[in-house]
Amino acid sequence: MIDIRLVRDDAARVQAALGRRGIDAAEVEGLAELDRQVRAAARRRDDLRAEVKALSRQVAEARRAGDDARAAELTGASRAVGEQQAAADREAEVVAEELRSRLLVLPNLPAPDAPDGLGPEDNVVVRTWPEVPPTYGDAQRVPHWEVGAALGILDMERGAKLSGSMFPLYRGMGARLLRALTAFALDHHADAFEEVRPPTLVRTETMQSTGHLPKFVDEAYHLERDDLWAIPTAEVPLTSMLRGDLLEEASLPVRLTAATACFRREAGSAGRDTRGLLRVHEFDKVELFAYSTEAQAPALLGDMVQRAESLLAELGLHYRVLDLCTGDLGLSAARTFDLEVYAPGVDQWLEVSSVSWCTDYQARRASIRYRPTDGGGPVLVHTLNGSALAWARIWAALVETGRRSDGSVVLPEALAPYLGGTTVITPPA
RNA sequence: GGAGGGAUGGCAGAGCGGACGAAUGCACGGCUCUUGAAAAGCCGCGAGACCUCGGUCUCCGUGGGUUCGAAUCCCACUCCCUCCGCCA
Repeated sequence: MIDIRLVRDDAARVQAALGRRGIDAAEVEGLAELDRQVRAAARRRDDLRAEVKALSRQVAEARRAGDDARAAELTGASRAVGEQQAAADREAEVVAEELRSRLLVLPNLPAPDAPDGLGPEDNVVVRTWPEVPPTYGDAQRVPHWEVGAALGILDMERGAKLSGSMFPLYRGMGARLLRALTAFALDHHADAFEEVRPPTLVRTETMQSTGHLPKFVDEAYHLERDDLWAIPTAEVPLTSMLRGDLLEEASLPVRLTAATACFRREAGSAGRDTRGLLRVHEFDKVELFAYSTEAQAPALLGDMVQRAESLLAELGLHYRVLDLCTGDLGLSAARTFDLEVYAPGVDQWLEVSSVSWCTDYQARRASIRYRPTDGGGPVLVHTLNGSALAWARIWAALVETGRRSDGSVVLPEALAPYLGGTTVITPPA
């Protein structure tokens, strides 16, 4: 969530910034008004509370002095004020809760240099690689679900038999390819990012820190019996790894990478992209994550985008980088770059990475701070996250891009060490 | 799953109804001594909110309760540790 003091001290600035995301100025004005009520109520409660404490101290003094009559009198007075205080307490709690819940669903302020826009159509393509688009032959114009079925490496039917549609089942070299991609990416980031394997089932508080709850309940799988949530991305456990911690500035940035399964109900997109691997309920992903100071954040954002890009380049995929406009930013993000690969078989650009800078929006919910080396008070960290990369769609793009006229698929040389030396998948005899 | 023990500041750890936001140690910051460093000594040092900048309030795992007054007593929950059982 954003800092309520920003609303209080400079509502105009918040209105301008959130206006770029399509938030009505009246919403911000409403928050400012609520904030005034919260502070007034807290003040009333605190004053009464101070009175109770003062009277209680006098009770103790009277007792020590052996003046029981005086003590009884003060006890009665304190009880009366205590009742008022309890009422003021409840009032203050009600308005504070109202403010908190409104603040919880209010999005982050966009970075000044994020492009303006209302929706996906306004995102800015900042570069495409290779600059001259490759040409594709007829052999590559076959959708990956057909290629996968013909080669026996993707079995959507049996996946559906086990779990329903949009739960892929990979076989043979198809499964091995996923394992290779994960190892390839983790090794790629090992120079600067600590490898982590977090749990994939998490508590409600953990989902709240990232902003995935309460706003996106319908998107997440929930295990009712144990009240645990299946993570939609490793960003969720990684953000909460240091929840509540007070770090030393010298330990920043903390950089983490994790390979996990990701689970998404895709409730809002029923019927769209339902074929093959374009949109699935479960997929594997390697995530990059960083906790940093405000000053370190821009360079880290650039580095994380660069890491995702270099993986795509090494995989020989045709990709483009999008600077997301204010209208398409996620709830927690101030700035986001999406990476899309071109999949010739389905003739579509597929989002395979999203690298975001969340400023202190998530850290405020999760209370993650550092003590500055110059001796000042604790400061909230900035969080950054990005996929590098999400494999289901990469798998699709690789299989379509690598397909040859005899039906076999050639995979990039970079993966050879992870595929037991082979880079060719041939049809079953 | 069963039986016990525990959760207090950045860390360790005392306190178990009244001047306790909390002893002490470590860590950290400043100073003295020293050619410099170490050692020693002195001083300072939790976090958050509000604010008339003097103060007020909140926070001792979480949520309830008892009380004039709760870190301290009661109840529930969560987590951690030890032992037993089960298990990849």
